[in-house]
Amino acid sequence: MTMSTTGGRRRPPTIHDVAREAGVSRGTVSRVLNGGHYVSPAAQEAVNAAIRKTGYVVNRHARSLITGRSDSIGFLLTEPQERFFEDPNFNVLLRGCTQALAAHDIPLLLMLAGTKDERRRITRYITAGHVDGVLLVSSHSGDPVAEELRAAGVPLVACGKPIGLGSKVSYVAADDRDGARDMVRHLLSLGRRRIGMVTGPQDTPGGVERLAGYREVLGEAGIGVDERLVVSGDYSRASGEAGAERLLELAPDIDAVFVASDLMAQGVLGALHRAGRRVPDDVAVGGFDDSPAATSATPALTTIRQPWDRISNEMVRVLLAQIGGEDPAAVILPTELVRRAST
Amino acid sequence: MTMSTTGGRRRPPTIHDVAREAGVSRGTVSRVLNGGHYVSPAAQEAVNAAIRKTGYVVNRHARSLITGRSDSIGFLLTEPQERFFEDPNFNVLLRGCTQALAAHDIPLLLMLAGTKDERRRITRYITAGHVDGVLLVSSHSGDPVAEELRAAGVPLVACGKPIGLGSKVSYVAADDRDGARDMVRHLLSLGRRRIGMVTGPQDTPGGVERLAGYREVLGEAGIGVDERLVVSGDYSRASGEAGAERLLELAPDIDAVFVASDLMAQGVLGALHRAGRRVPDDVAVGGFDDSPAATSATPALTTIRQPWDRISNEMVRVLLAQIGGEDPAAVILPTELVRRAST
DNA sequence: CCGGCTTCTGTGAGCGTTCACAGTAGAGAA
DNA sequence: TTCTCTACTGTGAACGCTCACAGAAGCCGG
Repeated sequence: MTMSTTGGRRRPPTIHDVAREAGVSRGTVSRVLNGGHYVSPAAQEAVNAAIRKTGYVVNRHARSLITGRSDSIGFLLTEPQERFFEDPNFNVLLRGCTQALAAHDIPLLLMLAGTKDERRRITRYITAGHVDGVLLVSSHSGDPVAEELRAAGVPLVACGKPIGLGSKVSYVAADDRDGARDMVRHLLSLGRRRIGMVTGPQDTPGGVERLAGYREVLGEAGIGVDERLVVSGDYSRASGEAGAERLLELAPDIDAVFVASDLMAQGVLGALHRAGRRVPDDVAVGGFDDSPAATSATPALTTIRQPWDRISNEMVRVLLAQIGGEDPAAVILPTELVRRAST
Repeated sequence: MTMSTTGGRRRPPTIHDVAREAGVSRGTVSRVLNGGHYVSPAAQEAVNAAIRKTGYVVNRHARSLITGRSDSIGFLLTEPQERFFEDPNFNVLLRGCTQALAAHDIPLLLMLAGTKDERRRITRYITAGHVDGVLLVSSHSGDPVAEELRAAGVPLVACGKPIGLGSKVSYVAADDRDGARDMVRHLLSLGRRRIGMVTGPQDTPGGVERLAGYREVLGEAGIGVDERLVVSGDYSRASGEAGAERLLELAPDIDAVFVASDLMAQGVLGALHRAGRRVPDDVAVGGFDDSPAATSATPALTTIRQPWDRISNEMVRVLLAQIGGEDPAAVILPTELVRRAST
């Protein structure tokens, strides 16, 4: 099997070729390429025809060299990669960002900062100006990479409210607190009064906010929070199982559980089932995320849907605006209660 | 909140600054940067010190402009994105490729060719030389994007044997056929003789190979294939459920089912449960993929594990070799039987 | 002492683009 | 007419790097 791998590749046409073909100068072609201001319709047309004929595609390296922009952006995931890569919502986010950027003809560079080495390399890469901005997924508090990027003045948009970064960094987040409030109100409206909670990790904004919403609503309802009804989890299925077991032990009279993630809620359902509690008759269960786990659970989970498609679109919009010189912005998007069989 | 977003960004040092700092010429710095041949130890040391001192990072755009290489590679997903993004193995693959490339200091560009527009744009982008090579995930047969890239001479490595692309494209795949053979042999060794199969889609290499392995082993064992025992699925949970129902209808006496994916196997387990068949006592069930679904199923699934981490590493290795001028290569990696409670 | 080899170094050119500037033509105002 | 303004176009310079080449220095064999 002898096949030259570089065989088919010719040197692509340059702006010069297009200019010659169209009978104009490089400058005019460049102007057509970048918005077409101050170009006569005739020249415009000739250039476009020449571009089509030659199959010209702009050389982004040459452009970047002079403009200083790279016209590409980084999608940066720091810290616990496993948690995210297993999270279906992360996939929706990654996909949404890629497509939103593609609409602007901007490529997305995937950057995973797992090891220390990777973190250093990626920080260098970004601060050297090889991307124009960064979409950041880092639920963790006090992320050193993020802090360094912020200090270097790199346009940055986080997914979820960053805990450690001061207020000067843009972020887009679902309204976790309000979603939690909706769910707890829903459980109250069903007549439940002994509502337990399995929380998410308290070093993540989502974990904090969901718990806060739970507390708020119970406070407002005049019921108050029984601290024995609050057990902590880490978003994993196993921690949901353990949480439910503790809950049943500490407070056997619970009639509802608000679980901070669907995956944990699956574990809760399992534990309740083994304990002989019927869902939702004895205990109603509410999740969070509307992940595939929610529909495949038995019974199907009532949950809170986060608008991940909108989140990714907003992240890209805010980042591009910021690269364009606008101020950092915070965007909070509403969630939606999805009622299924578990409540 | 008035904060200049570009405030902190200074013009980064150039090769010229490093040269001046080190008291040598640009050429010498460049030589140090690219392997350091024909450079005196003294100069070598002076340049490295200057690089550290100035914090110099090479400008990849300027380099690419002259070398013609982009030093970046594309990770291209064509066709049905939903199927893949929900597939945990896809995530492992994406992550593995990103990290393997990072070790070579090569960024990965994520490219999703969903719509016709995206396909055209991406094809242009790639053939214009903006990436040096492409890691391709496209189980579909006769992929037009892949065909175009191949024709344009773009270095290409597919994940899984591409069906429509002739033999001249590199690929890395798990040994689907051998994995299927292992599973069926395992079921035979348990004394099962009426072994049904729920296949994967027959326009994907995996689907074809797994069915072939099933047929081979039953043939070799002198049992032969009862065509009523073979029903087709599309890797979805629902199709597994439907497949099991048909199987029970056509051949109530089955004592085992080989299911071409874990997700489908979950559906099969559900259907068997509803039909009152005990697993594995009445019917043994074998899956494929070793996805999270396998462990969370009840009973936990015996399945075939594909070496996704090795696959991603090999894809990158083969692609870089091909970019370096080597011939296309095919790599087949062994699978592993993971025995759990369902057999 | 010369010529040739090896090892090392500096220099100019050029990659393909954008940008600033100079310049042209035509229209309208004085 | 002449001057100014607008709309448009072409030209060199620059972006930061690599590459080819020329040349210097040291060493060896003749």
